[in-house]
Amino acid sequence: MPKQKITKEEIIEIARQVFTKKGYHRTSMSEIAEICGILKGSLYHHFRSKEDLMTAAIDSFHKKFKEGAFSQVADPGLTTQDKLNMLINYSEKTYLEDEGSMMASIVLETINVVPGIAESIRTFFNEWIDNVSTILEEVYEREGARKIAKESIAAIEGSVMMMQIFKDESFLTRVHEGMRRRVNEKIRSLDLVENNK
Amino acid sequence: MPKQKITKEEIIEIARQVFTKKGYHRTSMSEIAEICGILKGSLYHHFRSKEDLMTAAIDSFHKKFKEGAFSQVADPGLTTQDKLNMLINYSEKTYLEDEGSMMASIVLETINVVPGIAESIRTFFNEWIDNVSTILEEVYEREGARKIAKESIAAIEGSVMMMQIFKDESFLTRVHEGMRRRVNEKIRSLDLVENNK
Amino acid sequence: MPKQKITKEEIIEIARQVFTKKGYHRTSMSEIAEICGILKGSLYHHFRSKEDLMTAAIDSFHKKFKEGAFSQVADPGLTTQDKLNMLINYSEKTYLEDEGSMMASIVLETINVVPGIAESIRTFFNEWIDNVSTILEEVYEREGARKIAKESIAAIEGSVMMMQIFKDESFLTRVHEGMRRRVNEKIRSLDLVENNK
Amino acid sequence: MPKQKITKEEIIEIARQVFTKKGYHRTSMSEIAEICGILKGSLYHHFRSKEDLMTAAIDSFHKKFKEGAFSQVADPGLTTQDKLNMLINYSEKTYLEDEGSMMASIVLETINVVPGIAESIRTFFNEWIDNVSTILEEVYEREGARKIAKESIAAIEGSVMMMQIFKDESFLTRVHEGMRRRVNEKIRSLDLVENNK
DNA sequence: TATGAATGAGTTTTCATTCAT
DNA sequence: AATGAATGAAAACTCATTCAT
Repeated sequence: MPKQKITKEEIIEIARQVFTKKGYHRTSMSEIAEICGILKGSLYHHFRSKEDLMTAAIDSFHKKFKEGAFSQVADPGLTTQDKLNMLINYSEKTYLEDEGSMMASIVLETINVVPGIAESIRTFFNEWIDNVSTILEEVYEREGARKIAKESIAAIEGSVMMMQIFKDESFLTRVHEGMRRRVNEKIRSLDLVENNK
Repeated sequence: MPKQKITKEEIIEIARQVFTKKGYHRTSMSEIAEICGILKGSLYHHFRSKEDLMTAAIDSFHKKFKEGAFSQVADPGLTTQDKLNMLINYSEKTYLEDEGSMMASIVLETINVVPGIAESIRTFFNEWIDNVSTILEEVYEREGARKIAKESIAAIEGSVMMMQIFKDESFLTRVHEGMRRRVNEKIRSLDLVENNK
Repeated sequence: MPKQKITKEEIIEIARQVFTKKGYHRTSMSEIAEICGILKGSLYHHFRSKEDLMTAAIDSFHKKFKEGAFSQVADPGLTTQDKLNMLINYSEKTYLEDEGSMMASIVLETINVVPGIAESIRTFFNEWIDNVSTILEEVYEREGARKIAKESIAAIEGSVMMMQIFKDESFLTRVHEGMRRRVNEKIRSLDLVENNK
Repeated sequence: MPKQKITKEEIIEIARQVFTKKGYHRTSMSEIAEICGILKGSLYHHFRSKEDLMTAAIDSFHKKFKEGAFSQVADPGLTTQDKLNMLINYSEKTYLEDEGSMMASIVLETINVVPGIAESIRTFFNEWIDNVSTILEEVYEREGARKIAKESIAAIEGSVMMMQIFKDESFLTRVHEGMRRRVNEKIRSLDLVENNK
């Protein structure tokens, strides 16, 4: 009696959430299946393996991030500050909703152990760095922009971790504030130079 | 063969390294035992459970950090910059040698899943924050010092994570540079104010 | 090989027999699995834990006793003696076939050690006492009936134990005879009183 | 530094109590050692094996019973009732203090599994039966006396079990009362016959 | 005698995965 | 597609026992 009880996308979304909360190894396939309302065996109709499911979860996260944020970085109608705010707001919303970072959880558990996944994660972070960098290049020179982008994203991931330890969201919000302030100041100083001419 | 093959301290040190590299759940007791050159059952002579062993590893890490770095923060013979450098050098050395942060790995794997450990981790980070804060209070007011301390430590942990993803140590060294520069600039600005009086 | 090799009921029946013969702690899950012709891991598909399996065995024993004996105690077509005989025959058959009492084994091994089980066992014995009591109330007053019921069931369990020690079934059969005789005499004495009126 | 911390007799007494409470398999050598205040390894100086320790516990129980009760059955200065009372009081005290019967616990756990022990237990019960029988022969004929003795001891063991299930000592005390009453009535009836001559 | 480290076989339990229906 | 029984390898943990000091 084959009747679709749940779509592949819904399973991925559930898996993403559980992986984020409990980590890769502490999450069992039967647990995901149970939350999905199907049986363990049925999961294997959609995904060949747990690794496959996790890769799908990473890709889906990446895709959502792309559509929700990265895609708008090229928008010529937005100011530098608008674009940065948009990116920051998107990631803040995501990390607060998920109460953690799936990428961070999975990286540390799998990086030395499940090599196939490392690449997906690297791809995601590279693209994030590229996007922040692109925005920053509007006010910084190329090298500096990239450095700040890397630094900022590392700071975000670190603060998400601290947020989990201390159950205190201000770690994350403060990093984001710092990023905004830094760029605002830079822009003001550039404007000053401009006006002084 | 009853005679002591390995000390409790040596076991803890090995466990700490393996936990850091492979994460908590991917590390099995038999694996640790094997590296120690003893049998799985013998591990349980020294530690009642895996959680117990990990707690010992965390505490040992904490203790080493305390002895190697925190203890010198109160030294009146050192300048603010010396103390900060000392702390930074110690953590940089530790994280580069271990090729990662045990605390970060364990936090993300266990925080929502093995509650007993959360407290040990919180204690460590609180103490670290306190020590950086104490140093910074020499040049910042209290509230600001604490904020910067929290921000810095979050940034360090985040950069250690990125370091593992990209196999690129510059994430970590650059955060440390940033911390040094920031404080140096602050001190210079304070000196300027002093001299202008 | 996915298809059903053995039903849950069959597993319970096997477990019941093995638990009765070897006791709870001397019986391992792999042993039960082996007799069932499945793997240890497959047992856990049907039962969450050893305790769960044992509870199922107790409940199944209880249910059989209920269906085979307790259910007929309310039958108005039977004389007091018939009902008592029916109950006695049923328990005698059960205990001789099993060569022991699962309840007794499990009680003594688990009562101070696996608290979850105590309740199931208490429930069974309470119901047994109630049933014997109900029959006896036809010839004794309420209080006395209950006392004799408790005494009799204790005597049965003790005799099953002695039966195992001495490999001598007469311990059990003699207790049953004693119960029958006692009631018969009582009835005769009541009839005498009746006739003398 | 060999200094006697605890005597062999004290260890046996402790083992006897723990075996009674928790059963044979649920009692570990380290647990007994811990209560004794010595280390597990040291237990093996006194006893070659767990089975050896348990056999010692059984023998010690048997010996105490012998000295405390059986030895007085031959006392010509006591009446039948006195002797029976003495035996009953002794066993009642023992079973209530121990909150259970070691023999019963161990029988059911080991009878089909550790054959060496079965013999010790049979010997104890045989001797107990013999002693009760000897007393009863003063008022019953030989065969009848033995039957009642067996019946009574089975009833005692069963009631000790029920006492553990229901945490209700009256199971045991009532069996003992029943034994006393039965013999008193028999004696009274014999006296009647005597007087009627 | 007592210690305590080590053993090794055993226990319960978990879990990703397979597959016939 | 979904089921659910079965697998088998591996996990954490237990414990009676040994033995050099």
